[in-house]
Amino acid sequence: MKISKLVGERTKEIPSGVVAKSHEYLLRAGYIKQVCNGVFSLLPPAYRVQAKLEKIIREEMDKIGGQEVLLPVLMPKELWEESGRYTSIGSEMFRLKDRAEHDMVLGMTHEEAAVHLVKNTIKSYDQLPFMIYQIQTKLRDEPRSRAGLIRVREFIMKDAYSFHKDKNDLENYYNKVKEAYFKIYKRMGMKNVVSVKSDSGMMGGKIADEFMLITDIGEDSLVVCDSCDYSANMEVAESILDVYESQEGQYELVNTGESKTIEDVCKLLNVKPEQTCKAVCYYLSKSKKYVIAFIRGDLEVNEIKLRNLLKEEVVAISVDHPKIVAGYIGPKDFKEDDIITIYDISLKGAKNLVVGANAKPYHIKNFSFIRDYTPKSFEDISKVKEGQICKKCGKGHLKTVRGIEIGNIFQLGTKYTESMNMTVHNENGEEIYPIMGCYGIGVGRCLASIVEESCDEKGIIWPIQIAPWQIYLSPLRLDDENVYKTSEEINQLLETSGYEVLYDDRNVTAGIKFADSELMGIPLRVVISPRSLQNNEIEIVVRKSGEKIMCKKDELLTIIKNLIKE
RNA sequence: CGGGGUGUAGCGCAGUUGGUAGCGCACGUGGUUUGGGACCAUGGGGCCGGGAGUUCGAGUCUCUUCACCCCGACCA
Repeated sequence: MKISKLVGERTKEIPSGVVAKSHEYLLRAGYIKQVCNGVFSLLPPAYRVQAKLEKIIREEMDKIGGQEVLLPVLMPKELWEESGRYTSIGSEMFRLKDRAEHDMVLGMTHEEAAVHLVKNTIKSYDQLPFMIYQIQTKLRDEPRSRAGLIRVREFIMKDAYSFHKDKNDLENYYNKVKEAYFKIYKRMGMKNVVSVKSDSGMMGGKIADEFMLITDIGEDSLVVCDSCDYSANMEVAESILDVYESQEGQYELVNTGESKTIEDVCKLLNVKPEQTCKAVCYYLSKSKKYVIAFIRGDLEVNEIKLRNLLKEEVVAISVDHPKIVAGYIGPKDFKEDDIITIYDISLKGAKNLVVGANAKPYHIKNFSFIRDYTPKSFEDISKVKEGQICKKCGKGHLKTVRGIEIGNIFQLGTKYTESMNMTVHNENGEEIYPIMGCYGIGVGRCLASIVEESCDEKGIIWPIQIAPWQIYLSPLRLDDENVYKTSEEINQLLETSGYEVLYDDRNVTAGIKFADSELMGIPLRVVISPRSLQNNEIEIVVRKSGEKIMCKKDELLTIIKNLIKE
């Protein structure tokens, strides 16, 4: 490929409004162009990388028995009504009407379409298990897309759906997919990938893992143990809570004036936040109820845990309920029908707390649960804090890191086969609903994530197996006849030897060529110049290490072959 | 959806109390250069995001609308 004909341009200027390295470099190196918020076109270099990522995914999915299919992007409302998701999913789904005024949706995920495809053709347990997958466009009307290709509204995704006769079979296959995923990311050249336990969100089902690339610009908070292999998304992470033991003191009402926040109260009464109990208020807009979540003062409420506990969306609010005294809320049995109280396990057995007295301007000192009030139950609704003890191994300390979600796997159960009435006969002739798993990888997000992980101050550093071109052929002084002839010859030689070559045929200065090759991240640069040709030599520069190798023309192929092997 | 910010040439930006638009990069042409983003000369390129208003006159002031970016809410 001649660079003079390559569409797209490379630029020195940093585009305005970029926060992620991958966003900056992909724009500057001519890989992507934004069309509107969260929608990008891919230029030839990016498309070449994507094709290679897809090839890796195909090979690994095929190895675990996947069958590639293509499900539609455009689907009728009725298909989504079968599963109930036409109404349960909100404005994140693109909806439109066809010319006959029929309601249609654009695919954001394809469980319905997958079940629709196989439900009448699979009739016996004998045909299970099987897995179908596709690599195709997904459309999601994200509330906020950001950071270039990291979070977008239209993207290519590999999604796979497996069907099983029982739970055991699903679990076996689930682990197989998990292994395949780690292989895929490794082959793509990603290093810092972990799988974490996660919330299953809109997909339904109980068990779910997310694959995360650890990076500071990641959108998810992850909790990892420093001594065992425990890792979980902050959304679902659990820990062992430290308990503050002390002698029970005298219950005492104190006037705290205008001190409402934990911070103010702690200062006034000279106690630590962990010796207090705070109340956080939420509202359930569906069932129109207030929720008061009590939790130890130094901890935060994990709203995902709270949502899963209440089985309804929760919205944090500042209360305006006549029975709730904002700023002075304390543990108490609210008898109102529209108030729900939840007590976090951090309060279980807690003694000598400072709590609100449910009356302005008072708090209570030396409040002890059990002695002074016993809630019906204690639930885990707290966010894990750095330094807490790991629940799995009981000794490691938990730390938090950030990650980009580059894939996920779910044990769906029978949510879709049941709602869409897909049955097969089992060994005993009974009709059963197959158990499903589903498995996703965001291809575009992988591309951006790889850049995020593999770059330096000069630009991208592509792992060679997915680089758009392996070799950047950079003649200096094309007006020199010897340079021109040699370059054409080398280009021929490399291409006929099966290498992908980006040939910089422009008559520009060395600085521009070098900078472009580095910005674009091409793994090897072959420089042909009058200077080196004087000694009959050609220069090879390795992008990653900066290492320079001088060689004779006839050694070139061997050296490149060895470099690529490494 | 809440808070903040920005819209002027392909990109990055300047434009004072209102007086009819500029710089750098990129691009075309001619020349000199040539191993880390060269130089000289010259040329082309603009509905100043859209609409309405104030004014003799609006890139600049007012209102309105749209788009984009950032933080949050949200997110398989």
